[in-house]
Amino acid sequence: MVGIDEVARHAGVSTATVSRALSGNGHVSPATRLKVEAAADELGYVVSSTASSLASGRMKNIGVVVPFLDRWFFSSVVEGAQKSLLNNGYDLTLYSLTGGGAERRSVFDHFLLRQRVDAVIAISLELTATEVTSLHALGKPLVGVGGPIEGVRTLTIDDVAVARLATEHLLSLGHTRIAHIGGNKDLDLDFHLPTNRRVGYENALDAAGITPAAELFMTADFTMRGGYQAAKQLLGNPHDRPTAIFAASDEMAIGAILAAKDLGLVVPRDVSVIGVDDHELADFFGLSTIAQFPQGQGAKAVEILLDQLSPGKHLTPNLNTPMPFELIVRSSTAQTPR
Amino acid sequence: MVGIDEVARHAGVSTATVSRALSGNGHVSPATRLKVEAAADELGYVVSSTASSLASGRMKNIGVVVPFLDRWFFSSVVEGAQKSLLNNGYDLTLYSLTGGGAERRSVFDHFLLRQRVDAVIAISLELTATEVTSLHALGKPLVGVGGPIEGVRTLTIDDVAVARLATEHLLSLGHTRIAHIGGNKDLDLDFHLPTNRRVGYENALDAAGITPAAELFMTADFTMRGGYQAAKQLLGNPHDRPTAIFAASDEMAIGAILAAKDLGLVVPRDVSVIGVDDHELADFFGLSTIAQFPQGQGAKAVEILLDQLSPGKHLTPNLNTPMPFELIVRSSTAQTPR
DNA sequence: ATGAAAGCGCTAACAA
DNA sequence: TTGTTAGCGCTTTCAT
Repeated sequence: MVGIDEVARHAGVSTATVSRALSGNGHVSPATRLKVEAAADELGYVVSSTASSLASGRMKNIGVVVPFLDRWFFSSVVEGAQKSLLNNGYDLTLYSLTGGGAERRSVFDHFLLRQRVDAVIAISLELTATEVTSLHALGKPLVGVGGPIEGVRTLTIDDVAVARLATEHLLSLGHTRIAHIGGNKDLDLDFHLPTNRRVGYENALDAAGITPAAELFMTADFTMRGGYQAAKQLLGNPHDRPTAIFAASDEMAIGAILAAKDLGLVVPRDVSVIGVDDHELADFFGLSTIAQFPQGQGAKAVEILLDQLSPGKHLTPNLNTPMPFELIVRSSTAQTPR
Repeated sequence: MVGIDEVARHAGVSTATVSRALSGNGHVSPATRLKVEAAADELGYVVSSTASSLASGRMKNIGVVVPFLDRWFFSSVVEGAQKSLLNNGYDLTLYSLTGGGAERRSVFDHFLLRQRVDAVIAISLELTATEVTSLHALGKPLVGVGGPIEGVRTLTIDDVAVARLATEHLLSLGHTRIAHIGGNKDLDLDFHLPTNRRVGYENALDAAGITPAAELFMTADFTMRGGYQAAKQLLGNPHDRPTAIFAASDEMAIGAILAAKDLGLVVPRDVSVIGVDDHELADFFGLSTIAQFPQGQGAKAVEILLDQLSPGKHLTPNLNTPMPFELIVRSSTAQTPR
């Protein structure tokens, strides 16, 4: 392993100059900078991140905590964050909490505290006050993605507005019997997302002078199977079945499309379906949806954090940053049959 | 941040003893170990990983490189590795190469070399000789998952055997016109997987005295849409259409099931379908498949690496470790109609 | 079994 | 603009 002093000797300067030239901190004349870079290149020198971190207190590494990794939303956010970090010379250390309680405690009590990360991104995780406090005590910036955390800067789409938009799209097509497949409330990783989306749905109906019917609301677990079962229930009713379904996630919406097919109904002729996410499968199924952009959310989280880490810059600490969303109309929604 | 000397003072011992007691290296009397642990607990002491790494040369961190993250196989392997690492006190630093060439170079030339990881796991990545060499030059153990890499320890299922098993399952049900949807060869991240699976398919047919028909072989891109299109082509043929399809991945197999439905065919009455993976959606679609266990592959990769890192133990360097697979029969395969 | 002390390889005052 | 040098917080010989 070639070290900094070897580069210094090679370039005929001091180690301090090498450090300055390569890191960009401090002033170095263009001429010497070139000399140093050449020497470093030639020797294949790469700074030892441990030594650099120990001396400077900066890790150039940020921790990302997710409840699971094998879900489209989470892995997409992580991917967005990763890309952005790479461009900034940062590493991403991943903590996936699949194991449950014990693992979670070990991550928060131990892993995140050992001076290995400069900041942390928590994805769709409802952090306890203790967890937030211990992170803040270390002076580690923290941002949440996908749900508001008490006293923490977070990025999330406006779930109420998203649901309202989806419902309004259906209303504008003439639908009046619009069902909603929401999430069960005990999905603790999803905050009040299920509730908020239901509220948006009801708001839109109210505004159109329609009273939300209890029998048109079903809950499921955000999976395709859950959506399928709920939709079968909804559409199997021989009388007064809904002409449109708004599902709180694309996976559930796809399940609903499949359920409709199995019941001999044609989408969108007999029933319109809209979801939320713009999941990777949405296009294949022709699903209309409200797109959110998880990769962009990951990238934005990184941007905020790096900004917070750069000295001097102290952003307005507005606690919730709304993220963009967008209606995408495909072939699963159409005018109501007259 | 409370440091090691504070703990030492608190416990009435030297910093060296604290280090030994907490790390498990070197001999410490049970009594003092207890004292030290108590003091550390009380003060909420956590070793500074940077200082520890700098002094010891061990990072307790391993790098995982993936081509993408938002695919079931990759995220599952990562999740398996993560879990296993956490239990061993290791961190996982993730590099996702989505960006292409530039990103890839930056990861291999820079990120992986800065003494931050003890070893690396490459998932479904065909590493160049240069990449392998530079990693080996640093003495960093390397294991590949999901495809053989020249001169590198790898974990993979026996693709030929997997394909043979899937095909034999269909043969045993009486099918003789069995189609295969394979991968296009230019998916460079997939090694010879497409070819190997095709070979296994043909082997099985040959053994049954059936000549593989060229018109029963289609390629696709491992996605649901690709499988759908290929299957429409295969099943749309009014004469002599296949009675069974073996797809090289579950996503393609699910696409095939949907295509069959759209053509008015009933699975498995009119056509049987089998895939490979045991994807999270396989169960919902009732898909028979050859399961591979990506989480287990991730865990196994970690096990090998940690073993390699522990002093003394030098495993047999058998270059390819075959991973388990298993036929799972659901409702998409049945006896051929007589 | 424990302690003293010399680094690990770099960064950041401080000086020049 | 550049060099000198004192740490960063731990681990690990080498003594004892």
